[in-house]
Amino acid sequence: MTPPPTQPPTTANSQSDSVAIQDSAIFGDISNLSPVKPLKDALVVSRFLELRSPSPVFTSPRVNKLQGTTYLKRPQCSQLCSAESSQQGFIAEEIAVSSNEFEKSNIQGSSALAPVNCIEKECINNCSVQDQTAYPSGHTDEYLADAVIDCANSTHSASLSLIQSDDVPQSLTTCPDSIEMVPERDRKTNTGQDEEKALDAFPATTELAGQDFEGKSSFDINPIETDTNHGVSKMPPSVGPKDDLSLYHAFEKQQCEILVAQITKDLNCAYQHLQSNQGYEDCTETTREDSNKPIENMILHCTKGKQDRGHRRCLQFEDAQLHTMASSPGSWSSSNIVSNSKIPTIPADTKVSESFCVEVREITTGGQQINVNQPIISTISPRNIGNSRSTVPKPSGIGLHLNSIINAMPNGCGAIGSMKSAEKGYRNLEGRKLVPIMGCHPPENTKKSLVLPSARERGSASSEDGSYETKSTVSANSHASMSPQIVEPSNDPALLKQSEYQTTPRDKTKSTSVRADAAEEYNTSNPQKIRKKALDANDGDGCKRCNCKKSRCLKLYCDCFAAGIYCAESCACQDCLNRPEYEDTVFDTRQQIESRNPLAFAPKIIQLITDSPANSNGEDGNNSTPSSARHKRGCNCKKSMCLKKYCECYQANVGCSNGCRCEGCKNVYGRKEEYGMAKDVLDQGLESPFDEKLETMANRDTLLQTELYNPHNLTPLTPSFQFSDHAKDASNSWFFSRRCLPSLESDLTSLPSFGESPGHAMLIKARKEFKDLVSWHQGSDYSDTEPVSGFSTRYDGLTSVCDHSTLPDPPSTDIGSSVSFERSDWTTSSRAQFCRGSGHLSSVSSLRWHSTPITPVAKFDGTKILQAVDSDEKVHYMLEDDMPDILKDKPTAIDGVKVSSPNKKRISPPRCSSSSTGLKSGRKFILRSVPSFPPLTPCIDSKDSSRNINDPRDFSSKK
DNA sequence: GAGTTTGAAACT
DNA sequence: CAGTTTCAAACTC
Repeated sequence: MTPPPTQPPTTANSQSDSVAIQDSAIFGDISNLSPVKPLKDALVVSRFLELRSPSPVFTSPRVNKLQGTTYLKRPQCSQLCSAESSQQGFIAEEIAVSSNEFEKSNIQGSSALAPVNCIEKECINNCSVQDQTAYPSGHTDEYLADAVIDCANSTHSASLSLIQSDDVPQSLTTCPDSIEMVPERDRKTNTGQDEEKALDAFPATTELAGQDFEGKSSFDINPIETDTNHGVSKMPPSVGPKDDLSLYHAFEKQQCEILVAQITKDLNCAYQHLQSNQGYEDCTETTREDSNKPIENMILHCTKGKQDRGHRRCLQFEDAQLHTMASSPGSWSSSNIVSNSKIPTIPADTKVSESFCVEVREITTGGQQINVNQPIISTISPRNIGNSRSTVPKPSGIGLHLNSIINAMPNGCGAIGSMKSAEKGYRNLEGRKLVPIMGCHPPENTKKSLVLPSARERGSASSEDGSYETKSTVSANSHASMSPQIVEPSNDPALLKQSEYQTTPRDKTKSTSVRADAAEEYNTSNPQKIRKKALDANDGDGCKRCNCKKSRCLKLYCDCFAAGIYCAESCACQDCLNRPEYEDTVFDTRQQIESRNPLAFAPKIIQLITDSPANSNGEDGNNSTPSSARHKRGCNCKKSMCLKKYCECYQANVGCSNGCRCEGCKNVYGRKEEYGMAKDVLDQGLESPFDEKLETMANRDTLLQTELYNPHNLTPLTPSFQFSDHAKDASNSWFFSRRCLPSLESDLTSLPSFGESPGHAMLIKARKEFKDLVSWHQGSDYSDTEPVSGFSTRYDGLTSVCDHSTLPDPPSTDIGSSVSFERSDWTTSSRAQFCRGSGHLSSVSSLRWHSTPITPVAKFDGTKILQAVDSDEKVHYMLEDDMPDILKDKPTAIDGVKVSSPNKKRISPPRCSSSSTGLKSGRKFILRSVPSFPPLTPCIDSKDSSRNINDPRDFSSKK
């Protein structure tokens, strides 16, 4: 039970984390290789995944094993195996130790090494030999090649890999499929722990190992092996579990030394290192396992002989694939994992996929596993993605992750945000149609043009379908996890349709004519049915779908267009041009509209919240007291008395304001007159010495308005602060800022930082722009009185945000990811279309980080009203987003907040958040985020981040 | 499902 | 800016 004396300090760490150990074992080897060749990376990744999944199961045992010296185990293990393994393991250890530095030099270095070390410690068993055999370590090239080949057989290899993996036992437990793949013999060995069997197998393995070395490695390993074999043969009897440890140890040492000497001579350091690592890995695994399991592993290798190698390689490869997925730009792996865990259905035909999924689930479940991911991610290079379709399929591709994330992001909307592909544009990510809590048309929109950026990147068409579904499911799952509210209509035929539709249209490469036809078909086919469907959907989901007949969905009449999103399949519109295929048209039209009215796509509702948030919310329903939320422009109702949805104020669940020109207003959420009174109250409050805060709040109103204008990412209107700070696009930042307006306190606190913030200049600029905006909106109630100073306060907050933005890794947080993700959705869709990236609040990105903490509550309901809650809770200002719910991020965290907008009608114009560029970064986010919060992770992507900034329109359109 | 009502958007 | 027309959602039957 005592830990082996030889254990290096480094190993200790790895050991602590059982998962890490496992991963490391395999991973380490691969990682080492990876630097040399890309394939390796993939391998490493995949392997890593496999290991992880099992890790949770074995955690305790492994740890024990690891900690426990080989000695302890030996007794347990079958004699032969233990003896030999111990020897080789020992040797391996030394080699590994010597090679450690060498490994460090490698890119992957530490991660790989750590595992290796751990393994070394653990490894006492002969497994090392087998491993070596399994991995013709000597020839990385071969190995890689094999791996590649195996990829073709992905399914098979995968299953095998799972089984054979070091963690095999775990994998077996987890993955039935994999178990099936395992030969009966293996099973027998597994079930039966008979020493005899083990012994029989063992010799075979040793021989095989020897052959392997001879055959594949030019190195003189033979002598060593011979020795080992010899030793092994001898050892078993001598080394029995009962043997004196000291003697045994000494014996090992001798042999080890001999072996080491020979090996060192012949082997290249790198080569040695690799072998040792693999060997260790296997050994560790076997050693960890009860004698039975190790034996199994050995048997597998032995029985299969070289073929096993292939399998193993394949296995590794698959593992690698899995890992790859994880590592893939998406790094998604993490996200995928999360999503997958919940994914109900896996498209995959292949068993492998299933098994993979299973493992993934486990992984997700395991708390530690997450941690493991991170390291992996770091080690893995994104490029892996490209690997093969085989890899892509199931788990995922980036696309999946993205989707999932995206979907997740919109919590409310579930739908997809449209994402702008990194390259061009904008594609909608498909999200699954989650039913948004609030009314979100966005979801609908999202459907339409969902294109997985990743999918493209991946380039594997085959995978698309599967990936697509997976995505959707994942996203849905993620959503579910995140917010119960979201419902996934996985069965929804519309979705299916979408998928089909999307698949084709996704590629812009397609001839436009084809797209157009498809679109037309789509549009024209059974418009009634569609319409009805849409209507139904609205009822059920609360999501809106347009039904435009004459406007071609290129006017503000169209809710989708107004929201800055593409029409979805579910829409019943006719001759719709608001589709990705007509991106240019949409964009142009949008520009025209903005040219006429820069605020056309700006959010319409702003909210000022007072102490009682409940009241303030338009949602309250009641609203005897005029809620702070108000329609930007106000309604013009004459007959409906603001008691029907004809009234935009009512629709948005906000009270009417002075800006309204309604007649006979009876708005339940607040009458026009009442609003005036309320406003007066506020003013009084301001006057009272009571607080500057109140004043600032008032000012905020102004700010809010300004923001309103900004709100859309899409719209250029909003004064964008382009914060270069972050790569993140302004939209994101904007979004955050909007949603989470910094509380007064926050603002105050932030003030100091203001000057220093990198975006300071930007802020100033922004202020200026805000001013302009305000003036622009004079009509609105808010604008009039508010002194400019308001801006300053707000900006201060922003500033602070900016400072935050500077933070090295903003997106890592779940929230952030989620937010970003939503944005991305939006972005995709809108960006191309609508989003202009405004970086409005450069701070945005930073805001998002800070904002969360700062603003306790953000309501992103469909209502479109944004609340900013001060820590004090005294006053809250909310910005309303006109942005579609989807667009609005509902950070999962926020989900708690009720989102529904009764109207379901277009709430706000989409914000452009994500930019294609963000994808990469977003992926990063995902990876990071995943570990911390699996559910949230999906969000990911910050892809949006950059796009707004670049968008010139923002400013131009404003004026 | 068809028709009406309503008010925003678009146009002049 | 005001008035008119167009449009699509909301609503009614």
